[in-house]
Amino acid sequence: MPPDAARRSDRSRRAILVAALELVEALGYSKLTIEAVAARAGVGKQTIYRWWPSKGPLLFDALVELGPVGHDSPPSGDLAADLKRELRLAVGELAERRFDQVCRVLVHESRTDLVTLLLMPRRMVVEDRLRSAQRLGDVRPDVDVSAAAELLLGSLYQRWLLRTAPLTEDFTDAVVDLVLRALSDRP
Amino acid sequence: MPPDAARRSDRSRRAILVAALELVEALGYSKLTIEAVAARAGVGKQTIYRWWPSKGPLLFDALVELGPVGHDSPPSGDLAADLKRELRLAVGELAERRFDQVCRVLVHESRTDLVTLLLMPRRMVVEDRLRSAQRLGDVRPDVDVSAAAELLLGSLYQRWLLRTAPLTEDFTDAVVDLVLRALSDRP
Amino acid sequence: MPPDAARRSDRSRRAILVAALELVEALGYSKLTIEAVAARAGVGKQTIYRWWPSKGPLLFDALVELGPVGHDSPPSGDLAADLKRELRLAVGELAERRFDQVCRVLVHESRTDLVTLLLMPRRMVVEDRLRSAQRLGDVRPDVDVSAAAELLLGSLYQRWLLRTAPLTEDFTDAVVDLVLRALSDRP
Amino acid sequence: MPPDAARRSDRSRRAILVAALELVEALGYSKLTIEAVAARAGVGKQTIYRWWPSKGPLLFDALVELGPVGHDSPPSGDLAADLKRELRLAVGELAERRFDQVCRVLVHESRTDLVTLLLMPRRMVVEDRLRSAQRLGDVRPDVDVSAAAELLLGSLYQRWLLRTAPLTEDFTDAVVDLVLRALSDRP
DNA sequence: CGGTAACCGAGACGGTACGTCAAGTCTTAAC
DNA sequence: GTTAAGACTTGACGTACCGTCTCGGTTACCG
Repeated sequence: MPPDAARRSDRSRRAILVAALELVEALGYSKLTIEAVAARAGVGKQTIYRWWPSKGPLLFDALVELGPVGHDSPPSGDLAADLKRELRLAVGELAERRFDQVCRVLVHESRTDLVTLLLMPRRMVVEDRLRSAQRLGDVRPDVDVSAAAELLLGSLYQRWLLRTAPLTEDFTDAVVDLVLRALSDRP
Repeated sequence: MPPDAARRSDRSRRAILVAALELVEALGYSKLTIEAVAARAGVGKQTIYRWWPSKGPLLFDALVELGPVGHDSPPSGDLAADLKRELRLAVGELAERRFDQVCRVLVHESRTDLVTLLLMPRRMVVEDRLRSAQRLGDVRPDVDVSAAAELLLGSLYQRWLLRTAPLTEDFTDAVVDLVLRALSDRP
Repeated sequence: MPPDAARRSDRSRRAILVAALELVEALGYSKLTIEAVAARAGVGKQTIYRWWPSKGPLLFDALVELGPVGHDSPPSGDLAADLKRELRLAVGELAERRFDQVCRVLVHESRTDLVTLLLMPRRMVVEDRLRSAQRLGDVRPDVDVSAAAELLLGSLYQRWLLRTAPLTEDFTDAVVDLVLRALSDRP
Repeated sequence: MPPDAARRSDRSRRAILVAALELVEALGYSKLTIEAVAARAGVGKQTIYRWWPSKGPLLFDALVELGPVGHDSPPSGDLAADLKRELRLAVGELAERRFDQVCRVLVHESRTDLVTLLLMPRRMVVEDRLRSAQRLGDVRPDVDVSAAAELLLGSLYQRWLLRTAPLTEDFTDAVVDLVLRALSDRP
């Protein structure tokens, strides 16, 4: 018989999520233990195991609930400027330690669904912006917008994950410039 | 007193690396234990701890020694074709389960050095090819070749890590076509 | 605030006692859990904790209410025969699985009061019979009747508890014969 | 693969047995936990589980190794005196808290073998003494010596287990006197 | 060529955390 | 307004591995 979500103690739930986030920030993911989360949250281990199967989903919930929130800004008329701003936001988000820690592990565990949930919103914003630019003729009509979005965010995520080089704003700007050249008729 | 590499038993060393690779393939990284490696290799645990500090480096050595080998082919005159071939090779490599498992965890543990060592060779090949194309005028002289290489491989690695979509050869071809347009004068 | 016995649900009370007895018979004492009793009785755990402090008293009540009942028979004139019959009855009682289980644990927990309540009646019968025999001269007047009763039942209970040997009727008969010799003038 | 007794650490073994005995004396059996024993002995839990399956056998070993030792005295010519001394020794032994606690639980768990091992020696001494008295004619030749021993020790053990009355030396003396009367020709 | 120093297999050791179980307490919805 | 249901904190369970250690035994270098 599954636990009865209606009876769930919200106080415990929030204490657990907060504790998990604090600890993952302090210790990193692999040194984080369920026992420590329970202790810091002032909660029985069973209360964690009742509602989450393991560390991964727990941290995912913690991040979704208490994590960084997107700051949507209205698009200006300048495609390059808009994309540059968007990529800088993404970079800033990735730099937050708790977000970084949790996302890395979700990537590692191949939790596609969760990754998608956390990273996709950024991508959707980029794609939307590209599509509207395409309607205005700033982007050639034969361009695959979703591939273009992947091109923009891909190099960024790669540097984040692989740490091959620092994630500077100069870099993201350069990526935007380079990709936009591929998308437009104008040289 | 540091271990004396001269006396090292090569039989044991190889048995350990083989066992590690077999087990990581069968169980995945996180369920792989040193004890299991020792047992399967018919080796004392101490013999592993004597030569490797932890799972990560052990698997790294195993991969480097027994892992996939690059198949270098001479560049043809066709830049697009060369890049497409190169990216397909990279994709094939990433698809190998043992390589995949180990690389993911190295990424996760932020072992930059190791990641670099495993993934960089591919990138160097791409960069070299772009540079020679730049000399021949197929790529504009103001293009940052290493940024371009990152653009090419970035989206590929991203799909691999995030599993946002299947890593098909159609996709890699499309990426090459899109990026090359950004790099060349010709429309 | 103590529970209000007047409001007590007799249906629940009986269901609990029955469930307890069934389960102790099936599982033995140590594997019996309050949770299982509550579940089988279709009762909340609190309803058990409201009325009983722990497993021991609960089972004691169960036994007292639903347990074996004594079959009193009138004394005949033959002391030896009467005692032999009485000891056989006691042995039969001890052999009942649920009685055995519960009594053993009460002994273990040193619940003197409960032990007394359960085992004393048998002893009283024996003492009464010996006392009347003493009045008739079948037992020497200087004999301590309660010590004699202890002698008779002691070896019996010892075999039961320690399982040093099977509890046969031959054995109880032999005990009676042996003890009676100590109690009477006649050789 | 069973543990290799040759490699066993005697220091740990003794520390565990000592800790177990101290704790059972302080807390009683049911509140004694393996975790507490391990902690007090400065030992990993696994080291206990490696060598003992559960609390019972562990405490049994502790008692056998560190428990009360029998003080054998040579029989005098006086049967009654010898038996009285022997029963007093038995009573003294049962009064030791750690012995009491452990024996009670062994009785409860029906560990016949262990009970036998701990309690039988006393009984053997009694039987031997009775047998030699039988050879000398102090005990009638038709008496079942082992039944007689049970009579002597049975009431004693019963009082111990059931706590029906205090285990005084007056009581054990009275038992001896009463039983001896049953065993001898002389009134 | 015999001694000795390192490696080797094995596995016991003190630990940490696991995930489970039941105890006994507290809360809630329904009857 | 007591009950059933069940979530809660607590704490021990027994297991799995960790990384260290000690044990004989077996090489393989060195005097």
